[in-house]
Amino acid sequence: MTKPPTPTPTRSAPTMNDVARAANVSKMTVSRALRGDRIAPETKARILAEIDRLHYVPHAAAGALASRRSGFVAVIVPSIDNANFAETVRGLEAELRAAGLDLLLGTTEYRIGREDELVQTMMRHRPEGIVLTGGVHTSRVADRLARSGIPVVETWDLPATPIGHVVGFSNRAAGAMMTEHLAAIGRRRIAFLGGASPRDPRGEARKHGYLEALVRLGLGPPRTLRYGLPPLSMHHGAAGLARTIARWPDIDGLVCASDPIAFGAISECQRRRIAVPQTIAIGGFGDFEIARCSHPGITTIAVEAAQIGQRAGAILRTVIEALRRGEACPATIDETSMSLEVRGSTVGEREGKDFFFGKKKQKTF
Amino acid sequence: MTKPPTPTPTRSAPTMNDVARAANVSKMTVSRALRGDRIAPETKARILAEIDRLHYVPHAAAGALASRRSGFVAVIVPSIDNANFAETVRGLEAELRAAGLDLLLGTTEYRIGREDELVQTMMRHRPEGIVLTGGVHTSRVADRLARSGIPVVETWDLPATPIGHVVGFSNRAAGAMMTEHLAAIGRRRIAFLGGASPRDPRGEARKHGYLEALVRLGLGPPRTLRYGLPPLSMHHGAAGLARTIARWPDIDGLVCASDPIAFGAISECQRRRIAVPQTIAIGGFGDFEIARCSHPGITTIAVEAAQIGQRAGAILRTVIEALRRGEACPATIDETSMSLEVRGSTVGEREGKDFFFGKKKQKTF
DNA sequence: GAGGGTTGTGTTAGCGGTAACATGCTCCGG
DNA sequence: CCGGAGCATGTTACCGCTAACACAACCCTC
Repeated sequence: MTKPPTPTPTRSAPTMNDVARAANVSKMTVSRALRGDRIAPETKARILAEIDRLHYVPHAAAGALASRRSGFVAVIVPSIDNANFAETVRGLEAELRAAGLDLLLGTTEYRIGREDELVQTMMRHRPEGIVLTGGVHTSRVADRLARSGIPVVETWDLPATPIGHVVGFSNRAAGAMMTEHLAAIGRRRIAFLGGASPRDPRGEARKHGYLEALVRLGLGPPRTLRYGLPPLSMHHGAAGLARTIARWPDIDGLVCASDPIAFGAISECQRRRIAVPQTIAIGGFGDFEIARCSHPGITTIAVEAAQIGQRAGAILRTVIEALRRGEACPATIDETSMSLEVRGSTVGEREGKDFFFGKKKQKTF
Repeated sequence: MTKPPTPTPTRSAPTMNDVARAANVSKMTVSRALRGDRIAPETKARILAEIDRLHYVPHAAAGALASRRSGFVAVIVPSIDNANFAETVRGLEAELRAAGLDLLLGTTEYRIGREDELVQTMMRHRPEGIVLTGGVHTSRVADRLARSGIPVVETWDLPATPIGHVVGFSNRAAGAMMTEHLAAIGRRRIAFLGGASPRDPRGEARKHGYLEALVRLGLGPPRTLRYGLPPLSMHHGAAGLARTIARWPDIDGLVCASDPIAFGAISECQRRRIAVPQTIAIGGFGDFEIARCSHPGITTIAVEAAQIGQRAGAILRTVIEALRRGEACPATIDETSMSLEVRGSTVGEREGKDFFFGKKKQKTF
């Protein structure tokens, strides 16, 4: 007996050929039905019915191979566990899914070198675009990307020498803006917490903004210390405040590299019965939910995290489409806005929600 | 004149064939060099040198097509912007990257039906495994997965009728545990905040645990209200507390479906000069950083978020490898542990860090 | 030194789609 | 009633890689 033509009928997934046979058309027609090419409505209906009946699912890798379009966009963020980046990824995903593009997500965990590995790994999937966080990359990454010719969008910063497109804002300006706010409300001995590691170039940039503002405002020597490795978070804020105070007991203002850090610092103040903002006014960055919901609210710099993602996605859509048609696109620089949100951690006493820790005013309720 | 054999030398990415030619071997030998098959050391060295020189990057889609192994694992979580899930994804990623598997991440944003869409979309990439959050899925999803034969791991819960493997814990037990803790410290009028939407089955399960515990403890009628749509967060906690108090002004305990909710509730208490924990003891869930860093600390149920991911990854590694060898694997149920972390929001007065809001004890420091 | 295993490499035939061109058909104006 | 345009569909030739088998050279062992 000869073996049957189908050795093991292990009912593996149906292919486009199966659908074609069932609908009595050629493979190509099925392909056209799926991708919206011109096709007779009734043929299309018949094909779609068969697809449904057979539970056919197109094989993305095969399509990618044949069409030379992976349908992927690679995104690299320092951490997923950060409301800001999560928002950006969400905005990006929404924009890209609408264009039929899938996200390939990678996190560096703030480790230098990890980005390089990730880029290399992801290149194997031939992404049609890459979204990076920040403007600081190893030269190997820049090389690889340049060689590949893949459109690149850098986000969350305004790099001096961009690789490709940019959607972001000046972290330096953010650090300066908060420092100036504290000065404007009369603070003179302002410290900075965070941004002490090259692993987090954006945090460092905010610190530079603070340093520059100090000079500009004539506020004397900087008060910063090296403490902690990214991701800096609440407990770093608490411990960092303790160290800062130990070193400069007289500070009356504190700029933090992020809201979680600021929250930690404020909590530590509460524990130590230090009045915020009376004794120390504290500002953060990012407008995290905690900045709005904690008590007192945290004065912060709000940035459009979701929009950064959405716009990066929009740029990529345009560029990828142009590239598919063989056209080139000029590099875009899209500066997103940021705004100072003044809350209780720098300006106390706001009607109905004032809060003086450790003191008074047992307002009845 | 005849056209040259290479029409447009647009230096497109080199292929394995280019490497093979350059190293004077066959394509197959290059493939072997890359995947660790037996090969003469010097041949391998020569090939790797050429790969480096030519900047060759393997084409994942082509490999996947030929080998019938995508190298992908699909992960679906409700939201990426949640420290718990982010931790799980991180644990999973670490485990899988080590096995050469790439993550395909999708978020449902707590929308029913989104999971179904995502599964369908992701199936096009023929993932070798799927990690789901929770044990509640539409029948279409279950169908699709069953038909595909892809190994499935459900996480963050203990489904009554699992699809495949399980790594999780009982959210019901978690809700009960916190309720029992509040009862144990003398609370009798305990409310629950959260878990009011079928969009978040795990939150609902915690609420059920609360309800069961109430009955078991003889603590009278439940105090819960429908409020908010997932993801419930800090501001829902604040507003939810307000509503709960309006309805049941005499509560002395509050179980929240998550730490952020609890934090919002506590903040609202502070705003209203309600002493926590004296007047109302408040518990959360998840052991988020804010539970450790806020003031007072939040009593919570700690779960091993990262471990859930890590173990799900380990299971998949095993199962996928077995499957590649043609073996089958029995379904695993891996119950992860959880523990009650008692902090200031339910039990005040802990040496050195006590905090009675609005009252006394200006301990000098 | 013949038989049988190992080792290193090459050959062949796809994997499941799509680009590009080919084909038959209908419809139209002149 | 013919030429040519436009439409719906089919044919062919890959995309870049790997499974499976083929094969030659070498190593044993008896």
